[in-house]
Parts: sequence; structure tokens; C-alpha cells
Amino acid sequence: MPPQHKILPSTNERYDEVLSVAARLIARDGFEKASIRAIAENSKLSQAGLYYYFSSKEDLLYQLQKHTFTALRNSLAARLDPELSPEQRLKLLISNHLEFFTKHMNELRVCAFEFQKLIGKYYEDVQVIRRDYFRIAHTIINEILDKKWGDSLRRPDSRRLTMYLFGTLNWIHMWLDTDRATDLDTMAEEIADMVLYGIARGDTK
Amino acid sequence: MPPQHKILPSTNERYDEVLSVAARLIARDGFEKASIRAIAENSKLSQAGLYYYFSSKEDLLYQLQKHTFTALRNSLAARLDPELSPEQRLKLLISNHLEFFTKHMNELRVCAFEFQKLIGKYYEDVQVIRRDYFRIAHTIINEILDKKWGDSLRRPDSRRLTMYLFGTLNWIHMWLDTDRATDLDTMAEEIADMVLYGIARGDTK
DNA sequence: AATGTTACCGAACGCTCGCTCGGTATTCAT
DNA sequence: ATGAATACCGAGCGAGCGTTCGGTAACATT
Repeated sequence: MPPQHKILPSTNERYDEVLSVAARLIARDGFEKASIRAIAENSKLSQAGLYYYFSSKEDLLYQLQKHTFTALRNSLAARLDPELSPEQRLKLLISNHLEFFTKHMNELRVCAFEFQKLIGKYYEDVQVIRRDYFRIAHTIINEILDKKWGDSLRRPDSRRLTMYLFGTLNWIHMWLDTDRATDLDTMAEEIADMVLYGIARGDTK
Repeated sequence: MPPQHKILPSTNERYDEVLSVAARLIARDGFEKASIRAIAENSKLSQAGLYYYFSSKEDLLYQLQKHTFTALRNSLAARLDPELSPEQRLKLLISNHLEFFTKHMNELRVCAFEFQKLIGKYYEDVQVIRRDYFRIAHTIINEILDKKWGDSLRRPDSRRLTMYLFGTLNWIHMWLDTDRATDLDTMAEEIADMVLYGIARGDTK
């Protein structure tokens, strides 16, 4: 675990507000352009005051990503029932992801697009949770492939398929209008249907 | 068209080298962290010398994106044969995109992830080409949907489906190893098959 | 031979950045 | 009552940023 400036109780209003403000500004302006000064002002803190809660700007980004990604993974893990078919679990993963999107758009955006800005131990520590989330999806997709392809030589690569799905999910930040995010249930079904059954007629293949 | 510092002949070695170096550094470090100093040094130019070719850092990003995106769209347009079925045209779009990826990875990455850094007229000018590229994909997908869904109420939204596809394509920059990019043909087929026919058995739907 | 254009460069300006330092008011424990 | 911990703040440092300015050598034109 990377060095943390201070161990704080998780119920700290100021701390949470700073994270929320930082997520908003970093999501809008990018990590480099979102200055400590701007984050402090919008949190009603002085710049120096910020450093009571975070040891550096990178530490702030790290806390934000770790907190968000952990919440996303836990939200999924809590819902996944091993009794469900892999197809149903895939739909659940997608709708969980999109639901999380509506609730924590800024935070998720920062996780998706700024995670390469972390280096060294900060990076690796977040990467652990990231990989965990990936592994869940990867396992589901592998089970789906088992049913259709078995050990066939034409079986597609499950890791890449998982990446294709995450591409679709993460790219939503780039085009979906903040306010019009009402069709999330429809979208979750659309994406699941596309990945599972395709958009073209099966018999013309 | 945004103000251009200078109209230069397109066959200018120095100019091309600066664009190539800038693409490499911006792809690696991001637009803000890739400094004019670093770009100049790697181009064997002084900082001041750079401003002979570009009026500002934003102008440099604009030139890079416009040049790259135009080449991508033209490459696709030249290959698209209206005689082909929409399914075949979709495969062609995907393999053209991935082939362009292998040849101009840095440039494409900058187009995908830094296009929001342009503002005003710079942004809109690139957006025109971007939209053109989108429209081509959108049209193809609409034709595919026509065959399966017609006017059915359950027909999925073609714009969103197009965005899902671009998400998959653009996200490849985030995970594909530079050197190991040998399976591009396999990947193009994988993506096309996933989008067109899905990864699960059709009869268990 | 004189003039203009092209293709640069060294130096520096003004600004913003992340971060630190010394201090302070408030709360809490002894 | 006193000392320590908590939760900050004002001011400023040094570094790096994009950009500009005044110059200049090489070449082309007249």
C-alpha cells in the first residue's frame, strides 16, 4: 500500500467533499489542468489546507481512484449470484456498471481516463482492484464461450473480448450527455444483446 | 477553418518530423505534459524554431489531429465499395481502422484521447471530419439493422450501437501492447463477428 | 551588389504550478 | 490550568510552462 498522508475516519465530510470536487474538476479539465488551487477553492479550503488531507496531488488522484474502483467492484460482487447463467451475469455486470455510471459519473470517468497518470506503487495498488474487476468479467465471458465454442480452434480470445466490452463501457463517458442519461436500462440491454447475440441476422452468416 | 500560422507545402520534412515527434510525446505523456521544449528538442529544433511552423501549441495539436483524421477517413472512403454487403463493409471499416492503428498508432491515439483539448474553431473544424467518419459507420450499421429488425419497435438505436463499436475500437489504445500488435487481422474478425453475430449461442436466447 | 525571403536560434518575460513553512484558533486530555 | 493534538490559513519559493523578441546566416531575386 502506498504511503498515505494520514489515516482518516471514513466519515469525514471535508475529506469526502474534496474528493467529490476533485472528481468533478479532473473529469472536466483533466488531471494536469485541474489545479490544486481550483480544487481547494471549490472545496472552500486554502491550498495549504488541502495538504492536511492529501500528501500530494498524486495522492489525491490515488485516493479518488481507489475509493471509486473499490466501490464499483464491491457493488458488482454483492449482486453476482453464482446460480445465474453466465449470460444473465454478463447482463448484470453491464447494468451494474451503467448504474454506477449514473451515480458517480465524474469519479468513474477519472478512473477510466486518468489511471495512467499514477505511477509506481500508486499505480500498482489501483491496478490490483482493476484486475479483479476485469477477472470477474473475463470469467463470465469464458463461460459463455465454453457453451458455444468448447475447445474449437475458431474460439475467439476471451481476454480480448473482455477488453472489447470494457471499451464500449468506458467510451460512454465520451459521448453520453450528462443530463439525458435516462435510457441506461435500455442501453444495458442493447449492449448485452449486441455482445451476446450480435446485431445482424444469424442465418445470413 | 481556424487561422493557420503559415501555409506550407505538404512535402516538408521538418514539418512532418515535428508532427511525428509531437504525436509520440503527446501519446505517451498527454497533451499538457508533453512540453514545447521536449517536442522541440526531439525534433532538433529550438523552442522558438517550432513557432515558425506552428502558431501555438494548440495549433500543433489541431494540425496533427486534422491531418491524421483526414487520412483515416480517406483511407476508408477509398476502400468502401457500394457493391459490398453492409456486413462486408462493416468488416472493412474495422480492418481499415486496425490497419491504420498499426501504421499511425501515436497519431490515432492523440485523435482518440486528446480531441477534447481543442476548443472553439479548432474543435469544430476537426469535428467535421470526425462526424463524417462516424456517419459512414452509422449508415452501415443502419443498413444491417434494416435487414434484421425493419421497423420493429425492438430495433436498437443505431447511433448508440455505432458509439459502442467506436468504444471498442478506440479503447484498444489502452491495452494493446505496441510490439505485439501482430494479430490485427484476427482481431478485426473477432470484433466484426462479435458485433454482427455475438459471442453466445443464438438458440439459447 | 543590394534587397528580400526563408529558416531558424538565444535569451528572456510573465505566468501558473505543486508544494512548504511558520503560524493560529479551537478542542480535548490530564 | 496546561500541554498536546486537530484543523486549518497567508505568504511565498522554485521550477517549469507557453510564448515573444531581436537577431542572423543562407539562399533567391532583382
